[in-house]
Amino acid sequence: MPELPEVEVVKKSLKKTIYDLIIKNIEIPNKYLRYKINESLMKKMIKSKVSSVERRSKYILINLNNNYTIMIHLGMTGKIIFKDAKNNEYATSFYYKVKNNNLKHNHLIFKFNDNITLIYNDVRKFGFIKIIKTDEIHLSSHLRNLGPEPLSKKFNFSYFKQNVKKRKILLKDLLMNQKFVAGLGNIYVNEAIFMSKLNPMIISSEISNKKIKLLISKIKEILKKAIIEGGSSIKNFDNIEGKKGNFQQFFNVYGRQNKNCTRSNCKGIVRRIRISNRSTFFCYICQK
DNA sequence: AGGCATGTTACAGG
DNA sequence: ACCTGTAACATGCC
Repeated sequence: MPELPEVEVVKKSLKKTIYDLIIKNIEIPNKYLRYKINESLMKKMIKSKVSSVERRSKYILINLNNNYTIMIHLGMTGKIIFKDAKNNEYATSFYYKVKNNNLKHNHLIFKFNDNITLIYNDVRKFGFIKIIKTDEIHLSSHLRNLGPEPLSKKFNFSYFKQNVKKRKILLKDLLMNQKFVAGLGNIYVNEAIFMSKLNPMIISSEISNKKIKLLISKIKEILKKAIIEGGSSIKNFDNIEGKKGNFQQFFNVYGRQNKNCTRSNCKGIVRRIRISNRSTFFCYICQK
């Protein structure tokens, strides 16, 4: 899926588009997503107003004025499509170039006042949409075990030190672990480790203090940069303004197996290995 | 044709 | 009860 930056961009788009609007109708062409949609509960959201939109990790939270929250997770291929009154369409994320019509992947349709339509579209159906009582959201199974947000002050040097003590976990696995830090995925983990000149296979407790500080600042830097770029880890990404994200140019190590290391003055070649069954890219020359 | 894919989680075993 | 590794989920691209 979309990782933290993409979800943040979607959240911002939602905020701009549906804040203060009233749900006029809900259609459910397919309720079999990761979790079966509770149709009657979903329909009870009709006539409610969007009071705020938040993000926690990779989860989007649309709070309604009826004390319920619509939780959306985009899985790997979920996207949100907006249609305005003039029927202009904007996709917020886009993994596959869908050649023919992609209507068959439209699973849930919200119609708001002002003729605004919001469609949840998901090729692989790994994502989900759930209705949860707003005051129970942070106790829900999805959110209650999550670590700190990587862009928060809680994610700092002493937190890192505290949590790697006596652990034999590999650096890559540590950053992928949502209990340690919430919202990073395979792409930005690869990028942040590359930027820090660390080897993804290093044992986390053996990283020097200096490198830990560098790593933390690089994680924050790449996420912020990606958010500003408009959420880049998506092929053909379009945000609400219709501006294209740029999948190919943005990354310095992800997906670059057998290509030259992008670090200036480094003659290394990017290798691809698997760590915990996930593709891991690194330059064996400059990432020690 | 077979391998691969940005995520999460249920399960088994330790 | 915790941690860890594996497989599964569904679909389409290369």
